[in-house]
Amino acid sequence: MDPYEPNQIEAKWQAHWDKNKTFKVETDSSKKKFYLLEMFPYPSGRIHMGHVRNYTIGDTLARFKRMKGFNVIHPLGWDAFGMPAENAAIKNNTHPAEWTFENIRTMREQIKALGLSYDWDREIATCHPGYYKWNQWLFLKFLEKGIAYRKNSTINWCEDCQTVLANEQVVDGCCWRCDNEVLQKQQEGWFFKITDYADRLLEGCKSLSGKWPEQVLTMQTNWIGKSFGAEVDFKVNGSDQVIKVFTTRPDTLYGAMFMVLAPEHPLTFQLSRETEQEAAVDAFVKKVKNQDTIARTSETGEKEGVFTGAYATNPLTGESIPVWTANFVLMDYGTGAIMSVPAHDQRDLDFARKYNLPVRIVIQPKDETLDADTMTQAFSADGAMVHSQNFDGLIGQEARKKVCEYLEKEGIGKATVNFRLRDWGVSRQRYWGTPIPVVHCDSCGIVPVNYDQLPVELPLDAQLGEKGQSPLHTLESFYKTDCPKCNAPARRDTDTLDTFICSSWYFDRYTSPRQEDSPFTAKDNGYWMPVDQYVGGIEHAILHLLYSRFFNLVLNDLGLTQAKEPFDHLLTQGMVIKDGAKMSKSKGNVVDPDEIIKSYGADTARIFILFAAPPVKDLEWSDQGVEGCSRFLKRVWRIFCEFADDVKTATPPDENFSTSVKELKELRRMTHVTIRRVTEDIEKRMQFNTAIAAIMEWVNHLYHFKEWKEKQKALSEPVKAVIREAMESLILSLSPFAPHIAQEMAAILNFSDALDQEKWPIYKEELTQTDEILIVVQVNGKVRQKVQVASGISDEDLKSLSLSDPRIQEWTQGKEIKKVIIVPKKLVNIVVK
RNA sequence: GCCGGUGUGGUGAAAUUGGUAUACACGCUAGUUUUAGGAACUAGUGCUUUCGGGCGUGGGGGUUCGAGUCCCUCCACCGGCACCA
Repeated sequence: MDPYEPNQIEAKWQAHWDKNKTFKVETDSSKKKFYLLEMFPYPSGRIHMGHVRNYTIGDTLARFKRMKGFNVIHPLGWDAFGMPAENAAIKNNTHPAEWTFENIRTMREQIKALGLSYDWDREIATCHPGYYKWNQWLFLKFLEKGIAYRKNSTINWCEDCQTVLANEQVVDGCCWRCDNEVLQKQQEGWFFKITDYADRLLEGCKSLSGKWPEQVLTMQTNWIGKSFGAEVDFKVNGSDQVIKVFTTRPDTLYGAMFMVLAPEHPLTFQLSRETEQEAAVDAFVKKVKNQDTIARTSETGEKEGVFTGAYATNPLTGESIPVWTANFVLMDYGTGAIMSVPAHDQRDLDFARKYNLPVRIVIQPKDETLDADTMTQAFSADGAMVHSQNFDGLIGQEARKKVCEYLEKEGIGKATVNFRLRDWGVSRQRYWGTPIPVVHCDSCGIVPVNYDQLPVELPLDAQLGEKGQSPLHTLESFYKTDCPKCNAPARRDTDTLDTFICSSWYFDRYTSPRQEDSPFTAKDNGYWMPVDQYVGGIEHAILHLLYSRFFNLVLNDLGLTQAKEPFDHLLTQGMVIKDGAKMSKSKGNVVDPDEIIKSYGADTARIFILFAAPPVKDLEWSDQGVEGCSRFLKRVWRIFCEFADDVKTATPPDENFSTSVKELKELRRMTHVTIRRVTEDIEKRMQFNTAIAAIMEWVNHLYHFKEWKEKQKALSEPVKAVIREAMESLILSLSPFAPHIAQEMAAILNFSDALDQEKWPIYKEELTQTDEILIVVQVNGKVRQKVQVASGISDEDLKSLSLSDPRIQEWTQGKEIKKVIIVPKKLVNIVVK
């Protein structure tokens, strides 16, 4: 018997797969397709355990689906633009391109060493002109459709990264990448109108329910933040200006005692001119602008404001109310102005108390009386309207509807919806990204580059600035061009596109990865899309997954794609942790995948990662656990070698096979039960840990069977047939998890040289049955006896058998039997008193 | 504060439809084998016990013949959102 030598076996089969392009697939409408995708990696240098987990989960599913007869597309590529390349280039005095391609080479080798079943002919790198050309092409389409537009606005600026960030990329007021504080700046740039798609993105969330993790859908729903309410116009006294506010509580309109404008609101400046408040307002606005973002937007931040000197009229009461400006009102939500109803909104109440503004109760709670003079907690739940003239008595939804109808009739407002979602800012003042394909012309303005001039290539001879400033802004050979319209000298846009654009449609490109005249063909895309199963980390719950859904909708509208959603099913895997913390260099708890593969082999690494925890949960790394999985594969190998010679020429039992030998029946039962368990665990539950546990139990059983086998003088044909069936099934059911060892065993048995083309084993229901079953007998819900009975036993027989059991009688003696509950094939519960 | 998730042996975890709680693995204990160590194999391993049993899934309560699973309530931890009008 040869010892199990994973490194040798794995290198052999990996070379075989590579050479034969085993996992290459083609569009073929006669076959059922399955698109399995893992989130493509950023080529940061070396793979880490998070990658290993991600790809192992995906690969297991891909291999399983292939054996289930699907035409499985399983591609991999590189999210290759982005800042780390620039930082590393400055640090190591190299070029981002060189650094990136070197990393790709390293990581590709590491990934191949895991034995992942990728179609490498579809590999893409987003920094390749063949890819980013289509980013530019799509940008121009977006521009034509009015989805890409330019505006001057307050943007998030990261000083450290020297670039603008999208709202989604600001986490707790800090940069998502470098954790530095984000500043607010006025700057012009390109935006994508994702807000136009807010409703459709929201509807999509509903359709994905049950197929995506609820958590992700909730996060996206909250991020989009749709709220229903009303827009109401308040006339400014002594002026024809109108302050428009958004409120979700039009039923509290009679309680609006003052108004508050955002400091950035144009009326804040205008209304305070030539009043005694002018100087105070200017000072306040200046102060707020200098306040940092975190303090400004945190709930604990002190609410501060000043009176603008102006008054407006409450359109329903006709009263004059003061107009204030305050730091807690944000310019980019709603209209940048609010009506304040202190009795029914906590912020307004806090503010009113601080500045001695009046409070009026206009909503009456059911079983509570409110006192406007002393209340410290605003009543913000629904209740009956009071002090509201004709509306008195109306409650909640109904009340809001009636008020809106009235506002509309009077022409002073209307029911409306408002979103929290902002448009996506896509300009980046960086070098290592997709050049934006437009030209700025003094006479023609913004002019798109002609399609036949694409790609606008990123110059590779650029010298990076010391502090990371993009060289494009000063590189004459790049920016100097002629206007495509009037031919006058003009300047290219020197910003690059947010790298999230690359990842928003890369899954579409995989369907036609080398297409030269379009981003992808309708035929390929129509066949392969949507992605049937997407696997990745939850950290992209909003960013990448929302952007991709948005892109897909725009591509739908452009007639380029058909799939309503890009990712039909999503699995978000948990983190890999060690000693209770996420693996990180700073914590010194990193386990290098290469070393694990070197000492145990890829199959062991794969089995451990799948066995230690279900995919959605965090996985605690354990060296002893790895050791255990290695032991398991050695056990598999040994028991296989034990039987291999006996069954090299045998064939599994046919339809007419039957045996009365107990051990053979039991082995067949184990075989078929295990196939059922493994199939259902993968297919229905995506729980690989229990699937592997089932195989382990089966292997343990094979060791018991071996003891029986060794006692036989010679092996009869039926014995060989049953063992052969077990060995073939073991190979097949193990192959998605540990493909190399499975393939090696298959070859030794002359069973198969290409397990990916073999059919997944099918269990026979009748073979999973036992002749005898174990019945639990309870008295008053407590287990008192266990009995072996024939599996066909009738309820009546089971009942009398249980009642006459001596041990049961000890518990029922002298007691009245109230009821006997029988759960077929499982349990009897005797209720006594 | 709001929303979501999690809580089961010494450890990672099972329990799929309300029906034997702790499968599988790690660790530990003992045995076989071995010059020894390691490896391998076998058996055992929730707590407690007067050996009948009793207790046990974060705490308390409820529904039920029967609850890890359903309901209420509280606690702890994790994640998301957080002045969003």
